[in-house]
Amino acid sequence: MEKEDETLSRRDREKLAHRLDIMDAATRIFAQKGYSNATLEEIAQEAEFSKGTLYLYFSSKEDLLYSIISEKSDEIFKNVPEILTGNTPLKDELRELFMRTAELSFDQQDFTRMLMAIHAMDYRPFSEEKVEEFMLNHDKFWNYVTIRVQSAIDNGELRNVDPEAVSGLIHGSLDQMMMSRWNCESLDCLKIAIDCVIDIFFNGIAKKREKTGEK
Amino acid sequence: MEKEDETLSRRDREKLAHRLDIMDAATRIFAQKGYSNATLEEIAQEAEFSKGTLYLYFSSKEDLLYSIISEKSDEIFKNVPEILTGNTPLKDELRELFMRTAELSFDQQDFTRMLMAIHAMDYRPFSEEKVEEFMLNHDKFWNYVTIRVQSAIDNGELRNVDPEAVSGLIHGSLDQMMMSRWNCESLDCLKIAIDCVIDIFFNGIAKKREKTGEK
Amino acid sequence: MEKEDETLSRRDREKLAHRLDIMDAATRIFAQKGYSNATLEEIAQEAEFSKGTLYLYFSSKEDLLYSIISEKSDEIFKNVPEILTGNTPLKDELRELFMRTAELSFDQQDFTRMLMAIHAMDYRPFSEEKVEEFMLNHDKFWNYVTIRVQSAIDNGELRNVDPEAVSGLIHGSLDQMMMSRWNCESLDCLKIAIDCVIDIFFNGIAKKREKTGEK
Amino acid sequence: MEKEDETLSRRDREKLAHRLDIMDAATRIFAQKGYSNATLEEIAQEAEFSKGTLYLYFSSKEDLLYSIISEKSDEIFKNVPEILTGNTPLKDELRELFMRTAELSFDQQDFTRMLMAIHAMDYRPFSEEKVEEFMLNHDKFWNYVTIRVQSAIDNGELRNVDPEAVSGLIHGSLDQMMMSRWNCESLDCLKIAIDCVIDIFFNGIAKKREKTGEK
DNA sequence: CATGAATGAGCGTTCATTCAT
DNA sequence: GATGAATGAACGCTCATTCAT
Repeated sequence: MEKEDETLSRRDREKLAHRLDIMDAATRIFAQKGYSNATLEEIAQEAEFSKGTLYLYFSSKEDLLYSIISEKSDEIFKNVPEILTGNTPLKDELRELFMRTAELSFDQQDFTRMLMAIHAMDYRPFSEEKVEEFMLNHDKFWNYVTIRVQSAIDNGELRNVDPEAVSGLIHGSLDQMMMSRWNCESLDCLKIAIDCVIDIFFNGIAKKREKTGEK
Repeated sequence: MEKEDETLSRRDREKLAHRLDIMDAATRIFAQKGYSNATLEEIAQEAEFSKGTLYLYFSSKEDLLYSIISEKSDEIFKNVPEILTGNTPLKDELRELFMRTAELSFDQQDFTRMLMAIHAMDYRPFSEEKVEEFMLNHDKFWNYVTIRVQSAIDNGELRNVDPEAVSGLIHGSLDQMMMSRWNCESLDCLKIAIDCVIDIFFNGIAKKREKTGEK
Repeated sequence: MEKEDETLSRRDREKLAHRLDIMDAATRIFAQKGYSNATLEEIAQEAEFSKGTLYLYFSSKEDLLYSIISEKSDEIFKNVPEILTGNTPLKDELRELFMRTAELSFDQQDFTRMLMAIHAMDYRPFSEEKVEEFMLNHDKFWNYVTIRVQSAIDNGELRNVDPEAVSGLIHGSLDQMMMSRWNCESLDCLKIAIDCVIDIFFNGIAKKREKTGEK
Repeated sequence: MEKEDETLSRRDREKLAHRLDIMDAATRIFAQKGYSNATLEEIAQEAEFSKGTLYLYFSSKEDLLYSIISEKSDEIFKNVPEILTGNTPLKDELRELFMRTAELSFDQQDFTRMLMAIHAMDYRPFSEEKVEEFMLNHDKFWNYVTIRVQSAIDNGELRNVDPEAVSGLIHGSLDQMMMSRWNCESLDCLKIAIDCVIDIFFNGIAKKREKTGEK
C-alpha cells in the first residue's frame, strides 16, 4: 500500500502527505459549514498550516474543492463496475453495492456529507464545464446501474419493470443512506437495514395472497 | 383570495402583498444561486424594491430565508396528514401523496430546489435552535408516514416489513422526484413514473416463481 | 460654470461632488506613492470616506485611475487645438501653450506628477486596449504640434527643419517643466524661464557670427 | 574580462557572476512590469535561481533595485565628465554626449526604461536618504552640464543665454531620446536625429532675416 | 413607507521574507 | 552555497446592515 512512496524523495512524499492533510481538513470544514461559509483561514488552522501555504498546493479555494471531489469521487464510483459484473444474481450484487457504499460513507462521512450538499446545489461553485464534467461522471454511474437492471430483466431474474425507475429507486435509497437518514449509528445496524431494503425492493411490501383457501 | 384580507386595511393588505413579493423574489434567487451566494441587492432588484426596504419586512437575510421555509413548508407538509388518513388502502393514499407532491414541486420548482439544497446542508445558515425546529418538523412528518405504514401492516395490507425502512424508501423516492432526478419534463410523464414506482414498492422487482412445476 | 447643477437634484449634485472628492484624494495619494503602492484604505481616508464607499463610485482601483486620467487629461489636451490655431505667429502660440501648460501644472501639480509617472511606466496598470487608447490620444496631440510646425515652415516663419524633431524638443521641454525640473517655485519664475526657452528654440544658442569681417 | 578577476578565487568569481546574472534578470523584469509589479519569484526564474538564493546576494527587493541603479548608473553618468572636457567646442562635445548616450540606451534598453520609470516616480520605493543620494547624483550631473555651458558662453562659443535653461533643454531631449520617444528603430536613425537636434539647439528654428536690406 | 449612500468587518489571494534541509 | 516550503501581513473587493432624508 505504501509502495508508491519508494520511488519518491522524502521531500516529495511529504508534499504529497501535506496535500492530503489539507484536503482532509478542507473536507471536514466544508462538511461542517458548507463551501461558501468555510474560510481558508479555518481550513488552514484545521490542517495546521498557514493560510498562504494552501496556495502552494491548490491554486484557489475552488480548485481545492474540485481536487477533493474529483480525486475522492473516483474511489466511490469505481465500485460500481467492480461490483455489478453480472456474474452473480443482481440481488447479491446490489446487496454488495449497498454494503460497500455503506462502509465507504461510514469511513468518510465528512466527504460524503460534503459531496451530497454540493450535489444538491448542482455543483454551484463551479464553472459550466466542470459542472458538465461532474454530471457526466454521475450519469455514467447511473446508466451503468440501469443497464445491469435491464440485463437482469432479460435473463429472467427480474419481472418486466422500468429499469430507469428501479435505478432511480436505488439511487434514492443510497442517497438517503449516505446522508445518514437511516439513523443507524453502527455499521452493523446499517447492514441489517440494507438486508431489509433489498428484501423490500425484490419482494415488495404488499402482503401476498396465500395460494390455498384464501378468504 | 383569503378571507383574512377583509379585516385588514388597504395599507396592511399591501404590506402583506409586498412581503410575499419579496419572499417570492428571494426564493427565485436562492434557488438559482444558493443562499450564501445570493445578495440582498439582487433579491431587492428581483422584487423591484430597494435594498433598504427589505429590512422593513425582514430583520435579516437569515430571517428572510427562515420566513420562507417555515411559511411555505407548511403548505407541503400539511398534505401528509390530509392524505394519509388510513381510510383508504395505503397504496391509494401513497399514490395520492406522490401525485400531490409532484404537482406542488412542479408549481413551486424554485422553492423545492431551494429547500432541498438547504436541507442537504442541514439548514446550515441557521442557529442550533432553528435547525432543531426544522428537523423536528421534518421528523414529525416522517414519523407520520411510519405510523401509517405500521397500521397497514397491522390491518394486513402489508406483509411484516420494517416500517422505518419503508418510510425511508418513500422519503428517498420523493426526494429524487422533487430534485427532478426522474428526468420528467411534464406532469403527465411524472404520473406514469409514479404508478411504476408504486407498483415496484408494493410488488417488488423479483420475478415471481410460477405456481406450477417451478424449479 | 455651475449651471449644470441647476438641473440636478441635491442628491445627484452631492454624488457628483463626492465622486470628484474621491478622484482628488486619489490623485494626491497616487502622486505621493505611485499607483501600486497606494492603498484604497489610504485614499478612502484622504477622501474622508470608508473603503467600501469608493466602490459606489468606481468599479475598481484601476477604474478609479482610469477615470481620473481620461477625465482630467482632456482639460490639458484640449488646450492644444485651442491655442495652436495658426492665426498668429508660431512663436506667440508656443509661448501661450507653455504659459497655459505651466498654469495648469501649477494648479494641478498632483495630477501632473501622477500622469507623468504613469506615462513613464507606459500606463502599465491598464489593459492593452486602454493603453492603446491613451497612446492614441497622446499621439494625436503631438501630431497636431508637428503639423503646426510644418505649416510654420511652409509660410516662411521657420527655416527648413525636421518638424518631428521640433515637436519632440517641445515635448521634452514641456515634460521637464511639468515634472518641476525647472526648479521654479513660482509661476512668475516659470514665465521668465519660458521666455528664455522660447528664445533659445527660435534663435539657437550659438553666438551669431558678427556681420562685419566675419570669416 | 576584467583584470580584477585574477585576484579572486573561482568561488568568488562565480559569486560575482551570479550577482550580475541576478541584477540583469531583475533589470529585465523591472523594465517589463515595473518595480512594484515584479515578483521575486519571476526574477529568480529569469535568473535561473531559486527565490531563496536571491537573499544570498541582496538583502531585500529594495536592495536589489538599489544595487542595480547605483552600480549601473555610474556607467552612464561617468560619460559626462569624460566627454564634456572643455577641450573641444561644446557643439562637438554635446553631439558626442548624445551619441554615447544613444549607444548606451540602445545597448541597455531595459535598464534605461527601468531607470526612467523609477526616476519619474522620484525613486519612490526608497527611503528619504537614498532618494536624496540619487537626486544629488543626478543634480551633480546636470550641474556639470550647466557649468560647461557657462564656460562656453564665457569663451564666446555661445551667446549670452541662461545656462540652466540650456542644460534643462538638453536634459529634456536626452530623456525623450532614452524613452524611445524619437521613434528610431536603429542607431543610424538616431544619429541622424541627433544631428538635427544639435543643429536646432545651436541655430534655432527661426528663419534668419536675410542680410540685405533687413530692418 | 421607501430609498440608497455609507459603513466596516471579513474574505480570497499575493508575495517578500525566513529557515530547515 | 542553494533550495523551496512555510509564513503572515497586507491588499482589493464584497455585502449585510444602518440611517438620514
